[in-house]
Amino acid sequence: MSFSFAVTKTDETGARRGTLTTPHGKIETPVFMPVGTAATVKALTHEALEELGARIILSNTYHLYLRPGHALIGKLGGLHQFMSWPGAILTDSGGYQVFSLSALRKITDEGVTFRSHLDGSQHLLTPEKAAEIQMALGSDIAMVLDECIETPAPREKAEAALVRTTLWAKRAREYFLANEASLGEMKQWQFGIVQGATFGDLRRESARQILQLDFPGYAVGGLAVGEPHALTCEMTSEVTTLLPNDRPRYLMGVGRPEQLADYVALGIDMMDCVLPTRAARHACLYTSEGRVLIKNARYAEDQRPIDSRCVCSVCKRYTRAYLRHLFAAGEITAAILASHHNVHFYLDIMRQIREAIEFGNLAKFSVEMQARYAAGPA
RNA sequence: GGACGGGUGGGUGAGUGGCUAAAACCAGCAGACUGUAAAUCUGCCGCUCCUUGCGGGCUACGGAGGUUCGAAUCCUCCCCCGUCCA
Repeated sequence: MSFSFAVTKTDETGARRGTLTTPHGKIETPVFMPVGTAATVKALTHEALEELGARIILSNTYHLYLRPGHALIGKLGGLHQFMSWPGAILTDSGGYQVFSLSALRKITDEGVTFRSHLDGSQHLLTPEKAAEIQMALGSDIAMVLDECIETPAPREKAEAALVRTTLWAKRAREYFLANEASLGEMKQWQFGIVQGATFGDLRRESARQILQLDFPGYAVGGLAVGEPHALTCEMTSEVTTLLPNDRPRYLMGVGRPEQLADYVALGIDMMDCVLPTRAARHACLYTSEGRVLIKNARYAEDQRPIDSRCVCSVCKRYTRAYLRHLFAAGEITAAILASHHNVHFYLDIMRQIREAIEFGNLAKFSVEMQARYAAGPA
């Protein structure tokens, strides 16, 4: 099985229904990708991920490069084999770490020098290196190294990051095309990333530049880093209107449950976010009626499931009172059950979104879902 | 009966004259989290009043008294607890 992407339906909002085919399976889009930075979606086994219906997960170049090392993973047959994950894998490039580890790195046109958060050692990550690492990992989709900056950022800084992101994308693309043949059976797609911070014209300019490099898929990066949701949407739409219809569009790092349909309506096909898993570990459970902060005293004797509308295996079996107890006791099972439920919730929203696009009622679905969600938990 | 050691806010436990409503940690309460340095982080945590302020009043370091301008801290007696000796 090789790569392909086909849009099977576009509704009046601009939302697309499609299929992304990879060597590791077909993925119905729009899709949400659970984040498994260090070759594991925290607190979830692959058995659980399969039960949840996850077909593609995200992992991270920077983290796997530092530990256990891409060479080791390559030697052991690539990331899929190493971690025994039969589904698809998208690897982020380390571009987000440019933002999140800003205190530990220095950027030049050459690349990013990181001081490892693990042992303080220095590492130069260049666009070529990031591509090389991801080729060794053998992920299905590799992201180019980009410069993700904070929001709000001054225009000059946004411009500089845009220029550098394009420069790096060009080098990453060249490196990839020159070495693609060495992948052999292990095919890979490389996606470009659009930057431009919160400036519409910069977003459009970045898109134009990245589009010239002819990637099989395009991502919108540098959003959902603190700016208001409306601005995230505005910037996303500036870009999606310029992207080719026949290639997947990936909005990086989003979002909250109630925001997912908005991004889909802007023509986004792929999303990822740490929120369902991180919030789960922090005792925040997402439900059809809003967030349940399960540690709250009000749930101490609550015998109901986390979400009465949810059909996940956690909601079928356990009560809020029990979950609250597990969190209070600091039990590892709390993270496992909460993560399972939250990822189910996200993937279920995506199922509903895909269905709504098929039936042409995404807007209605979104309004109803958000109204119920905003009302808050009983 | 005697000798030491000790009794501090819900818990553990710092503090040996003013900077102490009293460290720190835990528990408790609430909040944050968006391409994961995150099973993390932040705030509150004696009572009370208001104009909610690095505001006022009250109560508080086993008990009672005392010394001092000022005491959780020093002194006296008493009550408890622990260890050891008879």
